[in-house]
Amino acid sequence: MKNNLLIYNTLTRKKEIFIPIKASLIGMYVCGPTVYGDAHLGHARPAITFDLIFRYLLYLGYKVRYVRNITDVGHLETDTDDGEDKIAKKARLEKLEPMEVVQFYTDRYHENMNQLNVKKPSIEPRASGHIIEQIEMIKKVFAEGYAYEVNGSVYFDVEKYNKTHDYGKLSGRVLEDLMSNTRELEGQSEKKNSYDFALWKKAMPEHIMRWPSPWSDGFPGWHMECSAMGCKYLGDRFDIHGGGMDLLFPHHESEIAQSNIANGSDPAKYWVHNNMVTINGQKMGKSLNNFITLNDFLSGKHEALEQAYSSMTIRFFILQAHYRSTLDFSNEALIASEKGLSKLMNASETLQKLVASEKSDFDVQRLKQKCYDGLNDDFNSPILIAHLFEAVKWINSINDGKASLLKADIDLLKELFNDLVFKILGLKPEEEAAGSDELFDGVMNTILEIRKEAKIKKDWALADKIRDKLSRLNINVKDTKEGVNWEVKE
RNA sequence: GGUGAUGUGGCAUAGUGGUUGUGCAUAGGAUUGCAAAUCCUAAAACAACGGUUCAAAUCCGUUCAUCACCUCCA
Repeated sequence: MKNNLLIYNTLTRKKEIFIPIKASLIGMYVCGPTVYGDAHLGHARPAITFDLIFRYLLYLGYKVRYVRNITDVGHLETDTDDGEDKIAKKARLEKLEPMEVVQFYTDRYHENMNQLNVKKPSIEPRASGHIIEQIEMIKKVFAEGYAYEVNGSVYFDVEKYNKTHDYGKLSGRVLEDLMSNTRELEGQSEKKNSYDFALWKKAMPEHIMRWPSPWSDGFPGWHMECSAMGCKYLGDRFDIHGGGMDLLFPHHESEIAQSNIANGSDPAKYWVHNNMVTINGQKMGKSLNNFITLNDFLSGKHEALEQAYSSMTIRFFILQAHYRSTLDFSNEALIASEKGLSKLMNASETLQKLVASEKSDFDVQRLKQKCYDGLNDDFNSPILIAHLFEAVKWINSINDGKASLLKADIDLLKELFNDLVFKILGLKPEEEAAGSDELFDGVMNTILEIRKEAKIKKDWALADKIRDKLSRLNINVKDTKEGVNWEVKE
């Protein structure tokens, strides 16, 4: 199964057979969040996309070192002389220590990731903890002659690089086009060319995040951290480098350039980019101010939300689209995911108590093959989910006594659900909202006992009244063959 | 302007040169005291126009529309 895995490589714009650089250990680096605000739905996309990839690689038996950074310095507000560090700006506004802001939002990010059942990366390095590594890398670029210093700031000489390398090979840019089409920005006088990018920026007096360097007190340029930390933990060349499509240019393109000069090779073999979440057809993003935070989803308190959505609904919603497609947010779509997920989870429970028969009406082995074929085809989770719903239908049919499966097939189906639904897709049953305490259970049992007596007396009015009133309290009562069932709705 | 995508039933999302699929929504039926859940059935799409082909929604071309990146953004 291992050798069937196809991964779409942005670098070649093709699906390629996944062949690890080293047989024993896979290195994967993913650009993590800049922690100056709460994570929104857009942040959930790469986290879940690469969580799926991480989980599947682990399932296939690979050892994986997964590095996802925390950007807590370095991303400039603008690429101009008066550019200011995002974290610092936020800190100034809130009159906090920058690291206080970083700590606060990092904790909240971790909480959100935990709610989404996103596995922790193997290493989660912080840019601020790797200033020395970044400075050392800049020195190397200098030593190779591809950096120049102006007024304490250091820039990468893209034009020189492009003479021997291909600047633009990842994003499909052509340098001549960049030259003529780059927007006019003020304060770029320091750079030889507008497309040169900063390796180190001298801090202005108002900058509160600053470190000493051979060139000035300042801070590293915005692409440096990923190169330095990726190299430190995964080596000069590792297997997978991931991130959002919006990071393709200039971020990843520039990473390739500086890594080639400093380390002599492209940093990654496979470049994997997830697409955007859209809202009304437009990218959900900070700058457009059209984002909905994950905490908003969980609470339902946002004007665009008709209701609250569980973290698993969000995860399922994201997994129902292929990671390279855009995914459009709407309440209707999320409600559809919520119901679909609930159907899948119920079937998974039903599966556990299925009774075996003398014959099998379904080909479970074939289903298994189709599921893994989907995963192996560039992590196609939506097709995998579509196949799983086929199994859901089977399970319910068997439960209804309308079809049957051999014990071996039921066991295989159980294994499939365990592996695919829980281990690989990373879904988990919704937590019981309430009702897990004895008192509540006792009260419910009492009420339902009264209802049962009413039903025996054919007092439908009373029985229905109890059910309706409970329903208004978000408690669903269902009569089944085995007796009465109840659950608390979200 | 440059680069790269995308346009699939009411919504969201897959897939494929010939019979399309999944979830939600809709209609009818089964089941149920009635519901819920479940099952069965149904209707309904492949942006437009050309071309290649025995056959195209799938390949090619043109057009239209939308989006992303080119400035921080997942």
